[in-house]
Amino acid sequence: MHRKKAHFIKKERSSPGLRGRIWIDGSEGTFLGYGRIILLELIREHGSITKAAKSMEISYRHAWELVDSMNRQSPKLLVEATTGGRNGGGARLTEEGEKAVNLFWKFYEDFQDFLKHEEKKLSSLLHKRRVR
Amino acid sequence: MHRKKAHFIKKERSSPGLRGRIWIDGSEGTFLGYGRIILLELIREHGSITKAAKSMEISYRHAWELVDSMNRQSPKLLVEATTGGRNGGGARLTEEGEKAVNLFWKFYEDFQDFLKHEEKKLSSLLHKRRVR
DNA sequence: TTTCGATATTCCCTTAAGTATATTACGTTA
DNA sequence: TAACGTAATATACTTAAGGGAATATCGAAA
Repeated sequence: MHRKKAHFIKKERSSPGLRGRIWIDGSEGTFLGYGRIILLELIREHGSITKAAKSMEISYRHAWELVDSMNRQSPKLLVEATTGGRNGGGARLTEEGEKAVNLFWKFYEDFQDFLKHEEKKLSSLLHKRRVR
Repeated sequence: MHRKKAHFIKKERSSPGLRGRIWIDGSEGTFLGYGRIILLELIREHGSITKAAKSMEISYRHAWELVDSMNRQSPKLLVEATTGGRNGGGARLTEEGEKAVNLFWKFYEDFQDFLKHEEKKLSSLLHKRRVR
């Protein structure tokens, strides 16, 4: 699935309609959400938290905190990071990480369908601009 | 529907599971969301933005901004406010406001059902605490 | 015409989330 | 053992959302 820079969706300011977000809560609050999943995918793609963060245009600190949060809340690590070595280290997505990504996208697609479907019940309240 | 203090839901921190929010976007961004609907209901109940704000424990300023935002984005006013008079004035929910409330709760209930249903696909990733 | 309570509006403050930056730790390779 | 690039961690800065308080405005009723 081609999703380059798809995480900017959240900033594409709102044409009228039904919108929403879903996420998976864990023991400490948010476990998996849209941005976290994008981050996991970018870590898989780049093999590095640093590069993933840059390509997402978030700070390394923030990216690292997200990864740490996910790892802490998962029975098995989703991201394995190594420090030092050949190119200073790196990070890779584990099998469990792959599972997490796939599971979330499943939920996500179902949810998009749900929104599309429900949105048909709308229309009455929107439309027609009132001048004041 | 008895929903006293139901707006605290957002603060009830997260037992593991699938979670989400929905809202309706208008021309300027968010038009109707959970908190805004609660606010509308409390305005209907109290006949005043001030009292509604207090009972929701948000500032009058914030409440007023929300009401103004909703009114600006709706073809017809959702809240009619009068200033001055016997008791200083007040605010009431219009027919269109009622419609908005009802419509949102319809979406909301469908969404809760959706979440409950989808959550059954979960379980694999959660469970079992890993000590580190 | 004075009083009263709520709306309407402005200004300043606090707080939290995230950014920016710097430093240390690390381990392979040259 | 020096160099390199990344992880890991700490500290200070920035910014936006909302809170709190102050003030003006309004209109019915006493």
